[in-house]
Parts: sequence; C-alpha cells; structure tokens
Amino acid sequence: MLKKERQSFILRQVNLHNKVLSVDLSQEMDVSEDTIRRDLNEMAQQDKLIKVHGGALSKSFHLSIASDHVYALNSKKLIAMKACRLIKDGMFVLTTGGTTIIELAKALPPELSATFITVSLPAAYEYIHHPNIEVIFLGDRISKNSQISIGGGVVSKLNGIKADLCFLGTNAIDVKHGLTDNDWDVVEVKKAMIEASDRVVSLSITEKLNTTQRIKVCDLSKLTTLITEVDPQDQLLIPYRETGIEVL
Amino acid sequence: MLKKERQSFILRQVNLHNKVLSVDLSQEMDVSEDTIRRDLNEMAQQDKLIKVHGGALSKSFHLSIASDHVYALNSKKLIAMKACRLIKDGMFVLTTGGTTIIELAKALPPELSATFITVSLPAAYEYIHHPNIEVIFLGDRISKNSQISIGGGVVSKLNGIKADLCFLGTNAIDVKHGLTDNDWDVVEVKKAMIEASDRVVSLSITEKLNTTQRIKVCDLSKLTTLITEVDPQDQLLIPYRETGIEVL
DNA sequence: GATAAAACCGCAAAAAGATGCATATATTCA
DNA sequence: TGAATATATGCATCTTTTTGCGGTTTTATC
Repeated sequence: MLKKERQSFILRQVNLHNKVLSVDLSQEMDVSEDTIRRDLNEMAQQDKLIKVHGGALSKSFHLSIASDHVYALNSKKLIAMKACRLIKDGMFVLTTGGTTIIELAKALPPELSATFITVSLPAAYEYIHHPNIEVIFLGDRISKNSQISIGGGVVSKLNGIKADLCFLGTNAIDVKHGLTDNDWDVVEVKKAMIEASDRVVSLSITEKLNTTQRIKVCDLSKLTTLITEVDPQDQLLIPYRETGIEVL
Repeated sequence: MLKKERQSFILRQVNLHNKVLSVDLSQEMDVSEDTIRRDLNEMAQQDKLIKVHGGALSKSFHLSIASDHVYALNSKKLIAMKACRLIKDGMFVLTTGGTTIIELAKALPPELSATFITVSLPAAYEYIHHPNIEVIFLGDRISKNSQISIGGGVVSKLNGIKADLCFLGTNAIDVKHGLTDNDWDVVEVKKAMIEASDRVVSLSITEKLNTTQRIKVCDLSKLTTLITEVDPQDQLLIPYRETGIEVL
C-alpha cells in the first residue's frame, strides 16, 4: 500500500467517523503504529485533521460558535480576570449565562482544573474547549432569549447541588432593591443557584450599578462578592462596600 | 513494445485501478523499473497522473482527497431535506449529535412547530435559532469529544421520555453488525434514545454503509427508517431494504 | 502518584529514486 | 541504402525515502 493511498484512507476514515484510533488504523492497513503516527503528524501539519493522543479527530467536527459583538467587552474582560482569581483547583463552580460569564470562560487559565456546572449553552460551549475543566450541563427547556435552561427540572436539580462558588451574570443591581432581572424563568434559576452555593459572586459592569428591573432575584445580603471593572476603592462602590459585601 | 504503447498501457492501468506499482508494471511489460520510472515522471509532468514513491495514482483519485470543510456536505444536506419531511407539527423529536444532525437542524422549515429534545450542544444551538421550535436539552456531564451530554443522568431521563421520532447521526452501519460507534458513553445515550422513540431514523451518508466500529449500538431491526443521499432504489441499499427497513 | 498506553528518538534495513554511462534501437538525410 | 545522429533502455552505483523495532520519555487515567 502506497503512502498517499494510506493517507487518503485515513482521511476518509476520520471524516467518516469523526475519530480514528492509531491502533485500529494500524491493524486495518497492516502497518506499524509508528507509520500511522507519522502519517497523522504529517497530515496534521497540513491541517487535514487534528491529531490527539491515541489517534486523530476530524477537522470539521469541532465547530465553534461565532462570538458576535459584545457590549463593553474590555470591562467584561477585566471583570473576568478578577473573577478567575477566586477559582481554585478542584472547586465546583456554578455559572449562569450572559456575555460577562462567557468572557470569564475564555479567561480561565489553562492549567485550572475544576468542575463547572452551567445552564448556559454558550458558556458550556466555551468550557468544553478548556483542557482541564469538567463540564456539567443542567438541562431542561431552553430559553431562546437567554440561551439557558429554564424550568422546574433545573431548579430541582440545583436543589441537590452544593457548589463552592457561584458566578452570576448580573442584569441589574442596586443597594436598595438588590439583584433584579426581567425574565421570570431566569430568576427562578438564579435563585436556585444562589441557594446551592457557599459563595455567591455577582459580575457586573458599573453601568449596571444602581439600576433595577422588575423581578427580584435576591437581596444584596445574599451576595458574598461583587466584581466590577473599576478599582474597589472607587466611590461608586462605597454604598456596596458598606453593606458588608466584599468588593473586588 | 514501443514507448507510446507502454505509456498508454500505464495510463489505462492507473485509471482502472486508481494506483499502479512500478514493480508490477515493470514485470507486466518486461522492462526495467528505471524505464517505468522515466515513463511515470514524464507522464506526471504532463499531468496525466500523480507520481508517488513506489508507483503512481490516478488524477481523479487524488481529487477526492481534497478536503472540504464539512465532509460530504452536499450529501448531508440532501439527507437533511429528506429527514425534514418526516417531522410533523407538534411532534416530540429526539436527536443525537454529529454534523448530519446539524444540517438537519439548519434545514428545518421555519413554519415547523415541534419540540426537539437533544443532548448535543451544537444541535441545541441551532434549534434555538429556529422561530417555532421548543428546545429541551438533556443535561449531564458534557463529553468534550462529541460535544454531547453523557452519563447516567441522561440515560435515566431518556427512560422517562416517549418521543415520536428519533434521528440518529450514524457513525457506522452494516447489515450484519447493525449500528456501531466508537465511544462507549455515546453508545449508551443512543441506546436509551432508541428505546425512548416510536420511530428510529438513521441518517447516514452512503460512505458509512457497510462499515463497522468497535461498539455496538443496536441491530438493524431496531431501526424504522434509513435515510441516505442516494435514491432508495439504488442497488447499494438493496441489502438494507431486504431487512424490512424503510429506506428513503 | 502509580501504571499502562502512546509518543518520541535513533537506528538500520529494505525499497525506491537519481545519475552516469554503455549499449541498443530508431530516425534522418545524403 | 547506409552512415550519422538522436533517442531509448538497462545496468551499476550512490542517495533518499520509508518503515519497523528497541529503548526511553511523555501522557492520560484512575
């Protein structure tokens, strides 16, 4: 069997079945595994497939979601960086949806090894591209607006969970009215998340400070930490610090 | 034997068998391998064939190696169109992951109003962009390779579901060995889906016909329908039709 | 952190390719 | 026709490519 022939066979197999094992290929074509590895390396260099430990994956299989324009991106990146520092190896972390959470997902250091539990499709999408993170998706009916699972199934599943940390993408926050939101189902999920976590962290750009929405999520007293893009000493944050919340 | 004669013989052989070995040609025509090599070099320069170490490949053969982004995309689109016709308003539809399923998701007519239950992140992502489809995501641990939920949670949830239709993205299908796959967890999920559905539809490009993988999903008899990109009367499908499966 | 599988490295043998040259065959032109 | 010339072929030799194997290192997974 000629080398090119072999390689085109490999390409066919990998595109056909999304994944191939070097062992299988070696047996099917009756050559040593070294030869297969050399082929795979060569083809990976030509961008024809993705080489992984033990075999190869099809290129077309790993589609990723196009990230559209995100409002106040830089602020959110800053918040994400601050939030990362709270996560330690081995933790169970709950996250909601929202663009700030997505930025957090992107900012996670590669060596971090933790379990992320989420209800957000885009967030889950980011997490699975991280090398050392275990992803648990709490499924149920998916809300088209917020792209998260909503409904009784999620809430009852959250009741059975005890997480170390919960990151809330924040819609509106105010000293007097606490956290508020505008979607009944999302609020239900957030409430359940808050109850399921030891520490509750709200990620909020300063623009959202001192705003309110129609539906209440929780009082400020339920929050452990508030993270914004500005310095914790900023005067904007004084009222929040006074409530006893840790402000980062 | 004249040079021209020899070369036209070579061309016939290479187009007939897609590949030729210099050794074989040399013996068949009783000339030295050097002569064959010189012939092959000459013909390669004239673009009549592709020369490789040890022999040559036909031009058309090499064209099929050219990598599209999503493998066999057109075939998958055709399959998706056929599959759409099975879905009626109000149905509960189960779907696995895989690129063919994504094509199905994209091909759904906008006025279709149904409930889709899935374990695949990319598929869920497509469904939520559809105006009239209710999306239910069955959550659990997310497999990074296949981008679907796997584990006992999914399986037990599936046990509590009765769907009208189940679309299986197919990895390998064979009359004798039935549906097979290469990932244990994925197989578990597929099995549960099959049990949870009145009708089970396998979506499979013809290239996957008569191939097998290591882990068995189910026998052909479990399938209600098989959809490929070719005409149902195609002779390739005869063995499948004979098992009693509906072939579209 | 132990363990087994996979990847890597270097080497050597086998196969294939290139090159120079002698010889054989074909072609041309007087 | 036949000598001169051009082309083609085979062979010996050397180089390059390809491949498998033993030993070591790295990686995954529990």
